[in-house]
Amino acid sequence: MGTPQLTKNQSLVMGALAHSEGPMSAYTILDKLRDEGFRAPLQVYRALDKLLEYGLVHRLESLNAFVACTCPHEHEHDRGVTAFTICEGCGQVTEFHDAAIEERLSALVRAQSFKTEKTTIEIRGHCKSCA
Amino acid sequence: MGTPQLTKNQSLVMGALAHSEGPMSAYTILDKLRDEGFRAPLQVYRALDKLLEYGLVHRLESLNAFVACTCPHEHEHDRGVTAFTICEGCGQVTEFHDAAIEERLSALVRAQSFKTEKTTIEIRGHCKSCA
DNA sequence: ATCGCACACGTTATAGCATAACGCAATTGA
DNA sequence: TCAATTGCGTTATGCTATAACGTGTGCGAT
Ligand SMILES: [Zn+2]
Ligand SMILES: [Zn+2]
Ligand SMILES: [Zn+2]
Ligand SMILES: [Zn+2]
Repeated sequence: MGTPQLTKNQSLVMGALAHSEGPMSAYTILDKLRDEGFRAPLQVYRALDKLLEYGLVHRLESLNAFVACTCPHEHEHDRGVTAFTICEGCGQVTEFHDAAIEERLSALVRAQSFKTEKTTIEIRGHCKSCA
Repeated sequence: MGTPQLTKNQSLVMGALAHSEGPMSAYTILDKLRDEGFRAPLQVYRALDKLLEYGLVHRLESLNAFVACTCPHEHEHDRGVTAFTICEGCGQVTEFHDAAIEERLSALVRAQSFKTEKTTIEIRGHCKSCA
């Protein structure tokens, strides 16, 4: 179960995100793809749904926006929970992973008998350049 | 610098959230407060802004919704980063705090020379009853 | 072959979340 | 008294996301 061949719309959305400096909202993506024939939000949202499912894209809940996954290797996501720093100054987003946090969260949540399906960790602040 | 006396609108919104079982969107709050004279979203959002500032309410980014803070004591928030479990089944939200995660996150972020302003941790899944 | 099904796609309309911009009133403090 | 601040009310608008409908294409089962 690797990543299936992307459809045309999925490729276009993936390309737009991959070549972008930072995160983009669905509507920003739509605007970037007007010249390629995109006319309606659903074209973007449907492609994003699949890209999220394949793990090629992440959603930033605190921004209502999307970023291409920056993991160098396929298995990077196995190294622990996914988290992001988001600079309020320049918009730069950095993805990172950590097993220690995953384990600690897992223990705390297990104590509640809670079954985790998706974990969101987003840190808003200022990057080195924007401090 | 404790919590100032709440205005009428702020009290009404706080009351609505405090007596609610789970999180509520701003528009749901608006509907609950129609009988008290609320007519427009801004009345809710302005009250929420203040309540968030005072730390009486938390915003759930992954739901675009708000919950009353459930900390038993004032200083509970000093015990570490704030996190939530959110049940997809019954909507139950549980707030908790942890110093170990705060320290670990802090270390990882410091390595990027990133200055944290606000940390969001939200765990979606199913609670014990809804498993 | 052709039927049925799954899936991607396109379009229109609608729902849900959040803020801009204006003006008024009450409070405060110089 | 005057200016600054804060809260409030209203109208309008913008941004984010999905519902509901129909089309076409590919592909395996009968
Ligand atoms: Zn990733
Ligand atoms: Zn920056
Ligand atoms: Zn709290
Ligand atoms: Zn539940």
